[in-house]
Amino acid sequence: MTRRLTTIKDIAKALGISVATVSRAMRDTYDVSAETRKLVLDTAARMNYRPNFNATGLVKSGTHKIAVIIPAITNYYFSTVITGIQEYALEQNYQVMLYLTNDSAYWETKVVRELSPSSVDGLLACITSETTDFSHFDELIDADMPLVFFDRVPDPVKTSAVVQDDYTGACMATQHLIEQGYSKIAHLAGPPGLNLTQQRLRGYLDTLKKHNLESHGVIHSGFSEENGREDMTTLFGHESPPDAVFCVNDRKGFGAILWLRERGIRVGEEVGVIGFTNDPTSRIISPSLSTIAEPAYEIGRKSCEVLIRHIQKQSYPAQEISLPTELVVRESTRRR
Amino acid sequence: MTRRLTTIKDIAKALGISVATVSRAMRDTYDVSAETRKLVLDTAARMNYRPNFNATGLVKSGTHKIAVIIPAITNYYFSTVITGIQEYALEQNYQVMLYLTNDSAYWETKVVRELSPSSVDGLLACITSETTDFSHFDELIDADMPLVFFDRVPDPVKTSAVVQDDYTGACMATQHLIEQGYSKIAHLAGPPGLNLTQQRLRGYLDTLKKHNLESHGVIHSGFSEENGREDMTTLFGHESPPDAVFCVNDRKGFGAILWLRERGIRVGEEVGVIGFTNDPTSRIISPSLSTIAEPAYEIGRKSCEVLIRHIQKQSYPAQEISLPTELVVRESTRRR
DNA sequence: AATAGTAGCGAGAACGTTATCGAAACCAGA
DNA sequence: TCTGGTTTCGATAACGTTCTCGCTACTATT
Repeated sequence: MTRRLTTIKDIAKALGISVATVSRAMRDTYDVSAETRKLVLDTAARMNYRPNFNATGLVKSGTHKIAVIIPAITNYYFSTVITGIQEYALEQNYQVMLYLTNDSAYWETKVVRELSPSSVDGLLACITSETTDFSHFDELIDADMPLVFFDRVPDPVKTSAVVQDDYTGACMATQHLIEQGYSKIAHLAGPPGLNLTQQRLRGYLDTLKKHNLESHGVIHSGFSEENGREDMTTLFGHESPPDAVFCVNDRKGFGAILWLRERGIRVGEEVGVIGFTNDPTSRIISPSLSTIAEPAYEIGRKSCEVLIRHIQKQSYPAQEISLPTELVVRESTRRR
Repeated sequence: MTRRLTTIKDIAKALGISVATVSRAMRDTYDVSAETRKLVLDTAARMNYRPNFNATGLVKSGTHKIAVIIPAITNYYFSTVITGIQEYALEQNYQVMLYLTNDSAYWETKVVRELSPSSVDGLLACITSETTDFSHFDELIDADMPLVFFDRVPDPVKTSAVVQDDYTGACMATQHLIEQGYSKIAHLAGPPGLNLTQQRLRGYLDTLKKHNLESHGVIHSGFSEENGREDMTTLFGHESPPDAVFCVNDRKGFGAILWLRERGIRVGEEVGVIGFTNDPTSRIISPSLSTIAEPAYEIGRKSCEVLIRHIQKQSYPAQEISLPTELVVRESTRRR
């Protein structure tokens, strides 16, 4: 069974030269004549040679691998980020290892702790909504492992981070609702611990204050459609229900729209709804969902770019990058 | 900069014992006393030791890595399959490397050809809709690389494969349309080269024949919502338009529903639409989309299970596994 | 008391590659 | 002919781990 692969030795033996020469011929041309180089490359191709990355990784410290740690991939935002990461990594000849934490702090620490620094050159991470203790990441940072956070970042971030401009996005969303004539605005917020939850909440509150409006309720919960529905029931259980809701993401927005529709409340005309993400489903749902578009793909590419720069330059200063968002107006905030 | 990691040697030196003993203590308990074993494990933890997988992979042929090659992940089905793969792999202590082909045959061959057999133990692949030449996979099979296909499989499949029961699913969908009273049924099919396209087409045609009905049109195109819309325009351009469409997947079904809605044609009552996948959006769109639910998560888990079995048992017979689908009735096929 | 058996450990090779050092071969200039 | 400088290549030691063999010391058996 033991599939024997052709090694550099086999090529050397076949050509009657030393392994050192073969090794040199395989990469740079210096210190090796053009003809032997060509000879080596030809026979390597003929013998179907593939480099053994375990061996190269052993001698030169540096596998061309990066790890991506992410809560899930079964939603538009995360899967698009991964696509961006993957494409940039492949362009730069890096390979990506995928780790899903299932949004569980337990799994996250387990995965990060078991991650062998010898098997990856760097790490791209998006923390869970439960994570409050960052010691498992700190250990890696202390060991000089290049690490870049994206989307969900620890609050005092010790390394580079790439995020969308959550604050301004929230401002735009709230501003839009106000301009459409809504005045009793509530916010379906995300898990309280997350930085992006705080930023979007702050943008919402600041914009309200700017217009001398009061918040009509803020509810923290998860990111799912079901969470959106639940939040709506509690929100509309009060004496003075809102006339618009700004949702921390589109999935909660879907829940809000469906909840309203099921109760015969006209979305847009009676109650406005705006989300955050620009999930493709926001065009499909009816009424279609206004939202703040996030540059998910670019966030993936950019964070990967920053990570690779960290890996290649030994002391590249940590930076926080914030990518702009965009308001997308659809039916769910149209008044009449 | 060079982050020095603690090795097995450091532990040996610290304890005044040989590296061999440390190595043994680290994994099996045989041939090493309980006390030295405990001593080694403790100091290993204290010195923050992480195994170097390059070294282990070099000596024992076998990295604990599997590669997953997939056209994309930005849709429900694929991202869910990956989740299943990932979870099973992690349970079995395997790590997954992700490669996206962007549904391009060029990238697929490039990725597969550059895949070093020494860096992965096995391969999980879902071919692109363009792939007609399988020589790059054959090379791996010839080199005894464990390989399992899922969802989209080559037609004469030379290794194991895990798919949903496309044929029976298509039969169920068509049968359901007929039972609902539709008789002029068309099929928005997938790319012609794909096995699953053929299976679903065959299930559709066989069921029609069983009921002595004629096909009201079959159009092959891609999997996108936009493809669905395009197919509808050509289909409804003919003199005798269908009164129901069976779509090869949900995304095309969304396109069909939206296309009909925009033209004021009542979905369900006038024209029935059924999809395939059970994408979460099929519940959200209105009218909601009837569909054939695919066991995406289970397909991921199962294919990973089969692959790991291939890796571990040297000669595990290749097998084709077909997982059952399920009819989900919603509004788009309700005749009032 | 002699022998056999076993538990526990160490020395050294091996895995495939790269890096370092030096040696041979060749050439130019004196 | 000798010296010095290239160019091209080979031997060999690493990298961190596992594996094979063998050795010691202790226990059990007779």
